[in-house]
Amino acid sequence: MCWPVCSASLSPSPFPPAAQLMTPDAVLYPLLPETSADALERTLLSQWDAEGLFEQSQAARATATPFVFFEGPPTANGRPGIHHVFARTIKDLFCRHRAMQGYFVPRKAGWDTHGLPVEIEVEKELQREEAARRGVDPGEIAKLGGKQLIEQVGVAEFNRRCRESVWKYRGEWEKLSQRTAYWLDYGDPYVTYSHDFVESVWWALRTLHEKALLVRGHKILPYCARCGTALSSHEVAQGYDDVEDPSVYVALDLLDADGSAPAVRRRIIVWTTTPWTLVSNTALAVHPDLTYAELRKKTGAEWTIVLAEARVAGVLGADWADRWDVVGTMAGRDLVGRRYRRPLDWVPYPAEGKHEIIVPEAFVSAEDGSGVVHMAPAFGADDYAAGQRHGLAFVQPVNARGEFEAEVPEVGGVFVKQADARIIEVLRERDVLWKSSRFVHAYPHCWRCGTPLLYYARGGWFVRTTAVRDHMLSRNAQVNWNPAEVGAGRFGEWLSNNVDWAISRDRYWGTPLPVWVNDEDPTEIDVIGSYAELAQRIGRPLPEDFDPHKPHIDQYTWPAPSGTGTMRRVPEVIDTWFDSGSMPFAQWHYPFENADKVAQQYPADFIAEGVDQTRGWFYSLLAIATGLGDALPNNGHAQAAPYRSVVVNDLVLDAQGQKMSKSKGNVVNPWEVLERHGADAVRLFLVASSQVWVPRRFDENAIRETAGRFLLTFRNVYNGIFAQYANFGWQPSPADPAVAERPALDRWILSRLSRVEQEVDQHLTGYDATLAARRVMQFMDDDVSKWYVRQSRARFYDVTSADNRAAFATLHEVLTVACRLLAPFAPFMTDAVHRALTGTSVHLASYMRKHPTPVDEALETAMDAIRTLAGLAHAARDVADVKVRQPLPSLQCVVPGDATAVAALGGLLAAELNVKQVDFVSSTDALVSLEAKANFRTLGKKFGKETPLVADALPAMAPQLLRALAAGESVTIEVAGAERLIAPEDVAIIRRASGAAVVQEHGGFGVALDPTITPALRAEGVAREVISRVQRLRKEAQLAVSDRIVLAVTGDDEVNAAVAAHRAHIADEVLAGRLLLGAEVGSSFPGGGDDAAWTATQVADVDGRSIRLALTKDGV
RNA sequence: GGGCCUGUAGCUCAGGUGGUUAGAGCGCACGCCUGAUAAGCGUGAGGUCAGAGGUUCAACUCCUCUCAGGCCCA
Repeated sequence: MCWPVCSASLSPSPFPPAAQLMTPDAVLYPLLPETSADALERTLLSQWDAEGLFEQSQAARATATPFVFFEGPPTANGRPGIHHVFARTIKDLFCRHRAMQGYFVPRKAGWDTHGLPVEIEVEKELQREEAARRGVDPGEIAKLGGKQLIEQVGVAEFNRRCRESVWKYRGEWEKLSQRTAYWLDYGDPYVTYSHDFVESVWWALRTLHEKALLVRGHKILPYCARCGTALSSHEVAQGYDDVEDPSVYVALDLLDADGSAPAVRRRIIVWTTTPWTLVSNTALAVHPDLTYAELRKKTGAEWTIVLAEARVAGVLGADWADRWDVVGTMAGRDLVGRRYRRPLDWVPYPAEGKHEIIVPEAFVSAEDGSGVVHMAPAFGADDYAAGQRHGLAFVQPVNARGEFEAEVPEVGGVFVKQADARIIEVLRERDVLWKSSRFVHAYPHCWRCGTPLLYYARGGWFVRTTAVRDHMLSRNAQVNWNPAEVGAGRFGEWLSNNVDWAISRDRYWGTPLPVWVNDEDPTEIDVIGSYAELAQRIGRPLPEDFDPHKPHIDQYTWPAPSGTGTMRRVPEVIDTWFDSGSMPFAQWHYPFENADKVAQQYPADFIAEGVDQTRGWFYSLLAIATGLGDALPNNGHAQAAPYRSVVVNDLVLDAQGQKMSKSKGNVVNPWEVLERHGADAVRLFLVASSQVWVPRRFDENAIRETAGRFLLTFRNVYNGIFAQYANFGWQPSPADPAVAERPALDRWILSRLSRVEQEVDQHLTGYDATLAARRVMQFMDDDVSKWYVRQSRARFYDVTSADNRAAFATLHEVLTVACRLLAPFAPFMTDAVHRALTGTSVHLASYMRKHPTPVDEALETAMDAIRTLAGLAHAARDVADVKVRQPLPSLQCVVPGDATAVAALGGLLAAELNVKQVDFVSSTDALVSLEAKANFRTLGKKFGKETPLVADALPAMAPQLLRALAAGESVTIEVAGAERLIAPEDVAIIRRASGAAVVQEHGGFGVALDPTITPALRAEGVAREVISRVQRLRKEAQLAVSDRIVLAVTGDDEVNAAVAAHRAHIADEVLAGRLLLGAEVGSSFPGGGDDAAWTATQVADVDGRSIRLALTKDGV
């Protein structure tokens, strides 16, 4: 045995350059530095940066088939959080995998730069400044409402600040992306406010207009009074929040046809959750087919009440019959046309339109309320539609800030939602209130500022998505959604209930709506689709400093072609979702440039975002692409959506399963987490802990215990096993035996490797990152670390052993391929190890080998059996209470079925269990007894109801019948007085080991361990014990593994005899050039007088006997 | 109020088409190993598969209802 001196030398960066080819002289397997994951990753990052590794990886595949990825643009004026790390890990890992498969994966970055979030940020800034100027609290200023302040500083200045504000956190986004190895080309991002991007969006809007899909409309829209703008349905969808609202029943007097009060008072019960809209009440609606009941109080009251029969118990209480008599019933249609007196008369009715009348409406239900619905056509989609149908009056006493007009009594100037309390009071004073309570329900709020939304009738511009709904549905049906239910269920349902997309916004910082309207004839409309067209309209070139944003754009006007009036741009900007949904073409300034690029990179093969984007980006992409149709390449209506596959991730919750929010203070700072665990562990944890579309708890302890532990093992296999020993002289060479010539253990792990390689690739191709990650992790942990390395240790240690080359070549292959398989998940550790192994970056490697070792099914099955037997045998040793270091004579094994292939691997068992002999015994053997177990699958088919009877009879079968079944013959047994034919496939034959030995069994496998310890075996056990103690001592003395020693051993006679018998072996194992035993030690032995002569000494206790050991480094 | 998802060991999760004793990792307990060592490995305890009905020879699995949690929509 020899221990060549390790010649490894470390370069300043411990990792070889990405593309360096290994030369024979430079053979070295550098140990990974003993630093934190964070430090290791940062070292790699600067190396990647210096090498331009991302650029290299892109360039290497530039001409390959593209795999198109679209980056959903984040808004850069908020800090990135841990959920962004999650979403970006998913994007990155699939992109990396496809790149390693050989595709060219474009990774153009993008920024969403328009819209309310930006405006609000700047608004707050203005508020602070104004408050400072006036010396008041910023809250005071905020009450003014946003728009006044903006108009005060001027739109030009406001937009200038918005443009600046967008980039506030850009640096942090880029740094976090870089730190987590989310590879994105930030050198040439698309920016939604850029002139080019805006021009492409204009083109899209003009194209939609040409297709009659961009229209002016008037509708009830959700409106944020604070932001002063309407919201689209998908914005509303983001802002539902549970709130407590009033639940108010009023009792309104029914009148006679002439409008006078009837002789006997009759009151109709009406329910509302928005008392403030009662001010604008113009009608009541009933369902014509519903039955309504009229009741009188038993106490002899004069008056009666009317409400839906089905709601009587709900409104009056379950015991209503104790207090009320039903005096009559009527159909809803009988009430239609009746007059009533409205609850509040603060606002006079306009001259036009009917009021205080009962109308029939199909949407009225008896599910809740009273079956009578209060109608305020100015506030509510159903009300508005009913108002149109029945010619109802329109009462709108609320201004754009959501406050009642000043002249309204009692509540003038009050925000409507805040007026509820006062209104309820007045209702009570006027004896109109029937009952009032509060209830919690989900109500939409502005997704940015949190103000409750109001439903207002407003004018605006719409994309008529309802006209292309069917096309959206058929395109969506072709998308590969992960998980499928988001696409088919949630998104599909949303699409089928699609309403027109309200895209205009009464705001400032956004893509201006390129619609010019004649100020004297609103029907004369010109939608501009390019800057050239605008120049042509105004009859001169656009200036150098042209800016398509407000307010500059609004100066461009021209005489109306019709002869009278001037064409002026409408004041609105557009929904910023329209920007992001336009990115497939606008990022390339299509159709003004890059037609070839869009033809090549549209649609996307893959996108990934959070589930909150279902109504956001996923929708805007699809709606715009469907509307544009053939105007985009590869986008006829037979085509798919703008994305072929989507991976949807769910929320990241805190460790307790709570949603992270600033108010709860449980928001995780990604930087701190990355510093503690490293990006590899965080990425791996996020992906592997559960399917990405299930909400996951973010628990730092879990990161350490799962991903962290795994990465440590992975690193140990390389650092602790491979590098440590391969550095003593192994390098890949033709001298390595061919795979077929290697030991079964090597062939087995290579077979496993091929199988895992195939499966992981399939999982990733099918967008199942979780299964893929778990597969490789389990392989590395279970197969490589727990079994292959464990069984091969001696082969690595002993560099002169016969199959040492095979072991190194095999582990080298296993580690190299494992690095590649893991690279998409843990891009740092795998690159460090891959470089160390091969001298090249894993990120330039191919995911799959061209010529993998074929999978050897039989060998894998046999090895499984061996591992099961090893487990049982360890259990047997445990029972026999004999430690593994003590050799034992024999182990007998039983396996189900044919043992030949398993027996061929028996040597592994002998070594693992430290037994001299391993035998496989079969059913013919006296040591084995047989037992039959029912196979219910076949028995059930044959015997139906009698199955349990037959199954119960099987264990009692005669031994000769069992032998016959084992031999493959059918037999007949008698059960419940009838003969039953049992075929071999109806039973599983269990072979049980029997005899004096210690027996362990499980699932048809069994072992019998002979626990006899002969004197020779005991001596050998002692020798092994001595070796173990000496090794430990060497280590404690901090000797290098290759240091030679002088060793002294002494114990009682038996110990001395045992050491003498195994003297050469011991000396060889512990690298003792000289071994002094017993009396040979002389006076220099510890306790003998001269301890200083020895480097290390120890009195070891072995099974109650003391052994004295001393060693010193030789040749010093 | 409607739709969808989830509910399996203390925790995190697996459990084709119904089929023998429901699995794994972590944690815990006990032990092994000691040339991967602030590492490596084994064994064990721990579950009325949310609950109740139903279909079936047989239900974690299929059906119905209930409960709890989450998401989405109104």
